[in-house]
Amino acid sequence: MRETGRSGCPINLTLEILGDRWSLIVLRDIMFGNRRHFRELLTKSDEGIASNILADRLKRLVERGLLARTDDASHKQKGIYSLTEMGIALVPVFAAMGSWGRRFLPVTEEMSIRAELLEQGGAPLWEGFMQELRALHLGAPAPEVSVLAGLTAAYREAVARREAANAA
Amino acid sequence: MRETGRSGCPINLTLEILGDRWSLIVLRDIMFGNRRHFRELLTKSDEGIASNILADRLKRLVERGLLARTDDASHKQKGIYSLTEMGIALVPVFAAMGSWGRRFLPVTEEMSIRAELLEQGGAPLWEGFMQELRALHLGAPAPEVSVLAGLTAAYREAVARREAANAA
DNA sequence: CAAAACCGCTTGCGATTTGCAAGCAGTTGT
DNA sequence: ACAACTGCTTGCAAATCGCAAGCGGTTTTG
Repeated sequence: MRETGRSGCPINLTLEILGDRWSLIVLRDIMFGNRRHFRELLTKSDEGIASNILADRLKRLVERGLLARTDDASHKQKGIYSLTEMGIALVPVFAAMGSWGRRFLPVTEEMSIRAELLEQGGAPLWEGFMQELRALHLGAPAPEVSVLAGLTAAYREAVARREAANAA
Repeated sequence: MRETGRSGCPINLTLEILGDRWSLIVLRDIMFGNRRHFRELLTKSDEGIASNILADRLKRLVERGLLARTDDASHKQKGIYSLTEMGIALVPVFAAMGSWGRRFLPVTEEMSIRAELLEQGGAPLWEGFMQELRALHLGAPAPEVSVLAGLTAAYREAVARREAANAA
């Protein structure tokens, strides 16, 4: 029945896939930062992931079904990493973790503005975001309003505000 | 500003505390299994945590503020581990992870019945559960209905059903 | 009241994982 | 032609994990 797992508990099985320091970071960057290539994920990571670990996590996430890798037609070496429905369905998990982190941990304002919007928007916003991710990653029809654009704009505004304040 | 952390992102900071294979398992057993002593957590763990890892995780979770440790008046060696508000506030995270795991991973019925009820009940049920946890762990006044009793009863029924089916 | 069971937790140790730096073969832009 | 860039690998030291055994002390049992 169970191959190598520890138990059939949903929390445990989720941890066996996502319970490490990097997997959710990679998924976060793909989901919220729309980073689709290896180098993008490697160099634009705020946390500075190492290349061997990134390679390993991408491979694992593809094997486990959260990501899909396709070739980039415009560049023979590039691969494109896309979220699957399984990956897209993590939006509520990110929202819950973001809310919790924002409340209890020393987050910076610019890094938590998206979590704040996700929390305020609630389930309807998450659903819109997931629809948009299906458009971006799975070729589904695009929704009318872009949640991601709103999140990204708010983030950039927060960065600009901080830089203006630092310059003053 | 930031001492040893990697970034001020709420997701990252959450992962720096909970991003391993065991921390959430321990919290889950305390929260849903009402296990309050070291030995209870050690021997009743479905996943079979090792004693040194359990000791380390308990220490870390106390240091980070998710658990509190008090002496057991009835037994000079026993400590009692209690959830803090920070730990109790993880209920929505567990609910989101449980829903996701239940949908995409090979969970067993008896181990996922609680996740199913938590999903069906939604935010109002989570709030009731958190109130109950505040009563159990923080000495707050107990709510009228016990969510935990409902979850536990459903779990036991599922176990009994499986055992009856196996015996047949 | 002595033996047995139980208490939280530690120690030793081999296996695995992590994190860092360097590098590689192939592709692309200049 | 050449430099820059592509995804990804390798070597290696350090940290962590997972298992088994055990420790001093407390409580229960016969």
